[in-house]
Amino acid sequence: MAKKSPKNKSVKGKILPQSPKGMHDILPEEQPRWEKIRGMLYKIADAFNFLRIDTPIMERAEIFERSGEATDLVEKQMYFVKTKGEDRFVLRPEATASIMRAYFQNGLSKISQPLKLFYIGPMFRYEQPQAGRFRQFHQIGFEIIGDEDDSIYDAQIILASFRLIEELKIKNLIIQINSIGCRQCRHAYIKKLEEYYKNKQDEICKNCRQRLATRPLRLLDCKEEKCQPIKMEAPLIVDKLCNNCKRQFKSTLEYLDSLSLPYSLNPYLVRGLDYYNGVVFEIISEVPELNFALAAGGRYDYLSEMLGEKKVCAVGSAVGIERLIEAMRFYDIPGQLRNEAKVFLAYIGEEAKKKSLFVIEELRKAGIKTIESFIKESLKSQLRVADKKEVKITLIFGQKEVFEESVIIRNMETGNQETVPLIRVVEEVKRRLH
RNA sequence: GUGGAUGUAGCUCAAUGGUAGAGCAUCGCUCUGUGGCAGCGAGGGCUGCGGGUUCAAUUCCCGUCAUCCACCCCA
Repeated sequence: MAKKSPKNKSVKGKILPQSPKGMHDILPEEQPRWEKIRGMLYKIADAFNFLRIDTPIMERAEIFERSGEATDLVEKQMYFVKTKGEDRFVLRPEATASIMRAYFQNGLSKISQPLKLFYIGPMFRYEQPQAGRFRQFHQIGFEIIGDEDDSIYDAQIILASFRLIEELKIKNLIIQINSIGCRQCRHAYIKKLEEYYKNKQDEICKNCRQRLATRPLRLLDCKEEKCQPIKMEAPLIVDKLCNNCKRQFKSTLEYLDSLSLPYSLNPYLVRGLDYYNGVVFEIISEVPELNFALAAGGRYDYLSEMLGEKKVCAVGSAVGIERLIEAMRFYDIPGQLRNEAKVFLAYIGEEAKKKSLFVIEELRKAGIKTIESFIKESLKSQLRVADKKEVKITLIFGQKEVFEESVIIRNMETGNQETVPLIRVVEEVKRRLH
């Protein structure tokens, strides 16, 4: 995301510590887009009646280990945190498992269902940074838990995620959607897939041979050219779904149709985590420059059992905030506009400086944002700052004005100046701002 | 974990085996209580870090760290 490459600063031969690889400072100039995304999230979450939940950024490792045994995410990408005790803590690589944990721990399973939750916060994955990928990154998520496996909730999750991105004005959005079936039909399908690939081992790429051994569903992800013809002929999971899964998938698509959401069936779409089943989706902005999913999610009816609790059906999605920002930059979408100050206070001399915070306070109490530059001593340089900040009015407050208990109001456009009594400064400024 | 590119001022980027430059930005002066424009000037760099070759390295070589890109994987 950062276009520049930070340098190691040397101070007398010593290297100033840098932020960890793949973890970045979010500087003031980048904040407006973050602010816009947060604002849009709160708006969407409120409209769809999702309630906010925050979980700790650390969890016991087993929470994630149980939810994704065979995935890279838990096998090699977790940050373990060293503590004094024996506990094995990790920085969370995702939030869904944490939320399911919180759901049971806090008795949320006992209140009226389904529970619609959202979160926003940092996630941590130890991997090689690259476009749209960082070691510390931020996700927004929507989760609906305890929904009795009703596909209207799949549709609602997709809808909320889609609207969040769409209303940020990110263009060319399309929902890639697929079903990866339930335990039964997926198991049967994987067997078929393995059989199909088994006698083609010599024709496929190195990665695919590995996938065949460990995570056969991932075979469908391969982009290697020589694997494509084989992939094309491979059995598709959509053709092997059981009746229930087929019905769920069809029903979800019907909801999307009725909402006129743009989607594209992608029979090769699978998920990174083990707990997913049924409908899975990704939302992408379909341009070559944005080569990553902005949001992804699906149903996870098995997660609660993997954590050792009773079965609770659920569906959710996660949105990558840095990826949204990358897309906003690509489409030149500005961030949240700042509340720019219209008034600048310039002081001349120590006496005026001493009283200037008081004057600014009077204006602040009246809702008038006033800026200053106390570091500059000359009136000239203070006016230069005022000019650069494009304020409408500069208050000039010098020795003479302190003595007279007055202040000069300068119109920065015309250069006209008037002296008014200090006690009337708020109303005089107000009048001129309208 | 694998491969490629890159690293020089706050930013964008030049240059050269022999004392490191521009534009923008910052600050100052012209103008001692009055901005924009203009002119003039200043500050700011152990050329990412460490080592090697060399009389001499920012330049060549090696290592390392970081960034970017691709793979793996993923939001």
